[in-house]
Amino acid sequence: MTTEPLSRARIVAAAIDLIEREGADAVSMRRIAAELGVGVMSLYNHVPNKDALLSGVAEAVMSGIEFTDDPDAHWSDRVRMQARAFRQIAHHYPRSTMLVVSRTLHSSAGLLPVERALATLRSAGFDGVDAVRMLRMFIAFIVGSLLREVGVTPSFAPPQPRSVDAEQVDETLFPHVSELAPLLGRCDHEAEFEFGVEMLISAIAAHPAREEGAR
Amino acid sequence: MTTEPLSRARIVAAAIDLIEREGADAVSMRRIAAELGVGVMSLYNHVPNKDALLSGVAEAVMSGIEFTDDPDAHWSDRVRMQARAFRQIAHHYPRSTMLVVSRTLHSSAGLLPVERALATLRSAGFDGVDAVRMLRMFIAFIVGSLLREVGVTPSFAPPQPRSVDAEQVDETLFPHVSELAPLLGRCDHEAEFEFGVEMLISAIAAHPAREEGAR
DNA sequence: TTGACGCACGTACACCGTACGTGCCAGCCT
DNA sequence: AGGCTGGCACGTACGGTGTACGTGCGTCAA
Repeated sequence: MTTEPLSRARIVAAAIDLIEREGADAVSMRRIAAELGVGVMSLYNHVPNKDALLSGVAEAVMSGIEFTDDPDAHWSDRVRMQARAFRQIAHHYPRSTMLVVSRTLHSSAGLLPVERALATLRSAGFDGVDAVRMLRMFIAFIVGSLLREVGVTPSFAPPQPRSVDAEQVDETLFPHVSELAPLLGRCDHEAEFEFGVEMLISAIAAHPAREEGAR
Repeated sequence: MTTEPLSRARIVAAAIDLIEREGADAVSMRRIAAELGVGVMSLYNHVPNKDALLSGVAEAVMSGIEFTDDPDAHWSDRVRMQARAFRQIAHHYPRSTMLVVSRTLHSSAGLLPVERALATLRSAGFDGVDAVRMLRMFIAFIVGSLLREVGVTPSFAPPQPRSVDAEQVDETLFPHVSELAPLLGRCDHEAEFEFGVEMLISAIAAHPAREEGAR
């Protein structure tokens, strides 16, 4: 049995694995150590504390995003691609995604996406100030979307009785809600995401501060 | 000393107070009990477990939103007002807000905002399907914005060395990021929020599925 | 050869959520 | 009035948590 030496990377990988299999609540230093077949305190030779470990998890997930940016494509297509790249991590690591978005990322792992996004927005004809604004708006939308997607689907598992269960909402107090209950109950996350992205793109395209002549 | 009887409401209030003063990590059943001057196990006569208590916190914060909806106003003004009402909770309860957005709300406390929003979007000329879509897009943006606002400001406290500290980013690898570092470092949350809301409103206004004739 | 250093590990402590049992007291039934 | 019952505050106890600290073993440098 070749016991590969312990390392920060192996610990982080084990943590991600555990989170995806049993949820974030199952993560404990003891559990991770057991998973790796080592003593608990051995972990602390590679990771200062649990919080730093979770930061490592967030960083690893973030840097797993696969960007395929084509600088020659139309800026709107580049935006579409980048938005989808973000959403893909919610599929690869659904339960870790909650960690990523709810934790303030201090490292520079998230810098490459930002660079790509800014380049795209500049190529769409925005100056620096507006590019940053647009980026922030986009990030807010994406983070909010992913949060709903992974929050509403704790595992993917039990067909939970949707939060708004028709019949049981008072239709005189909440007429619209009760009328649209079937629609509110179901949610095609992919379609909703794409819809939002298209709305934002058309809003961006129509913004007056943009200089025409997009490449 | 008139010891007011323990109750779920008093427990939830104490929890919110504690969260705002010392952060969500400081919340423990023992701590809350001490805050109320009672024994730990007394809490369990009013709250089934800690998770339910936190749900109570989320619910209480949500229902603290002050809506002043004017059905006769232009729909865009109503949207603006409702969006701002959401953001106000991030100011009243910055640290609890993180809890609200990162927890899947199963109760019906969040139903009234939904009802108001749907009414507004219907009055803007959308059918049910599109109203729900628009609402979801808006919620995603708002949640993402609040998450950034309260996440970047863990207390309001120490002037943290912003995540992207000019100088130290490689400007050949990340030219745009390093050029715009001063802009990325600062963030006027209110202005960014208003900007995003205006963008979304104009995107909504331009959507073809909308029947003109908005009241 | 010897010294230092890195790293795996065990023990120990303070704290956590909560299952369970106990006792007090108010209100109702007879 | 007497007795019973049920609600509620509380203490104890158990299995879990993060991690500070000390110990011993291996491998390299001098």
